[in-house]
Amino acid sequence: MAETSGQKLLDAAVHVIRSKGYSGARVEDICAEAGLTKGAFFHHFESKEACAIAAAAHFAANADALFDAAPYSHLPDARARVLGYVDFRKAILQGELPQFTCLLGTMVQEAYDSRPAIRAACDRYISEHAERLEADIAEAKALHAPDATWTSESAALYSQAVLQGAFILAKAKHGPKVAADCLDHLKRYFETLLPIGGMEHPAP
Amino acid sequence: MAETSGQKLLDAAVHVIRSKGYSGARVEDICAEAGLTKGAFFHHFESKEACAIAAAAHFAANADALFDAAPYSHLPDARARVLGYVDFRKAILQGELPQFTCLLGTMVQEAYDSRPAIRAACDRYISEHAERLEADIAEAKALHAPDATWTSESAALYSQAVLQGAFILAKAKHGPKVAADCLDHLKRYFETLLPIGGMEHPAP
DNA sequence: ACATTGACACCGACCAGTTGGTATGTACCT
DNA sequence: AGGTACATACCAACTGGTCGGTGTCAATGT
Repeated sequence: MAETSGQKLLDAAVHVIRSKGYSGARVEDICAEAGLTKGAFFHHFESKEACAIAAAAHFAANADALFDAAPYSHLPDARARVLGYVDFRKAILQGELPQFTCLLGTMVQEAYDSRPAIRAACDRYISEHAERLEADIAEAKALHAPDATWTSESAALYSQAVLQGAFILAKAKHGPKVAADCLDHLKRYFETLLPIGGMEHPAP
Repeated sequence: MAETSGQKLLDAAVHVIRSKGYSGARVEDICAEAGLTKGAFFHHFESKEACAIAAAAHFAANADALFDAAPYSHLPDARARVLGYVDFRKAILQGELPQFTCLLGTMVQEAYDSRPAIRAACDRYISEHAERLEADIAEAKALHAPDATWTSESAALYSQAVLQGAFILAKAKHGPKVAADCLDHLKRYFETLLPIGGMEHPAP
């Protein structure tokens, strides 16, 4: 079989939760999307919440693979990798909204208070993704803005905030155009944060 | 009576939906928060969805009043108002998460696909808020960066994206600190977008 | 002054549909 | 034979929403 039932359920959970949120996603919706029944669902997951947490891990693993395979991530220059990341995120704003929005941001928004385990999982995978970016930012900062007051950690998290917010606006206006515009602003910001000339404020 | 039952229900709806999202918020949760019963709820609203839409309007009206009353909005200089807006948004990151996060962003995230009326309401009030900011940005741009390629509209929407994303990160990490850091980045960006000297690239 | 009326705001028991979860059966593989 | 991987049928709990009833208050009649 090309895809196991467990994977089908995880893919279905990712898709349905991205469309309707965690509470709005019924386990039968997920089963229908996967072409399976509730028996299969509860054979693979002990509860709906456990499925959501597994889906978060599945989503994060897919994202890791996607960004690892992206051309920008093999560029030799750290600054080019940072800007390439933003370009790549803009490039993948394709298709329907549930196909490019973030499962983690969607879930944590409604589950942060009532489902601690889901909040923790979302926090973990968002932070891990930010850390990958942070490594590039730190390297670029050392080269282009070593004395700047901002930290590479906060800059990496900021980029994730822009992305999450861009998804919300894209949902509100139902289309990816606003999100693309937001990423243009983010790219411009990174360009000024990492000026090509070198240090932004040479010591007096 | 200091507050009518209708207002109590709206305030309660705003609070509960901010905590648990739209689907996660049970109408009995809202009633309990308001100290009323389901009879009162369905006396004032014809459905849960209608209540959510009214709550969005209520939330937007409260926000309008808050920002109108804020000191920054009376500054004579447009650039100072734009930066003052960001500072003010940072300053109100106080208390528990449901007290400063955005009802509109929370609802549209899970309702954009299945509840068109809620999506439309959230889009409207987010856009109206952005338009208020856009006016100040446009004025500041005319003074400090008249030839820049970015539009005041996209810059205003970008600021909303940063805010929405900052709320998501704050929820994931359950605390407002990340959000404050994001607003620092946003302020720095606006400072470079609107350079004090005047035009950023004088024509050759 | 006082009883009558009726609109309004609200209560809380109730209903029908839905939900997450379970119990049981069965086809298949080793 | 026995365990794995599902399907089917089912249940108890809960959900949004309804409905008859009650307390309050102001207008009206006398």
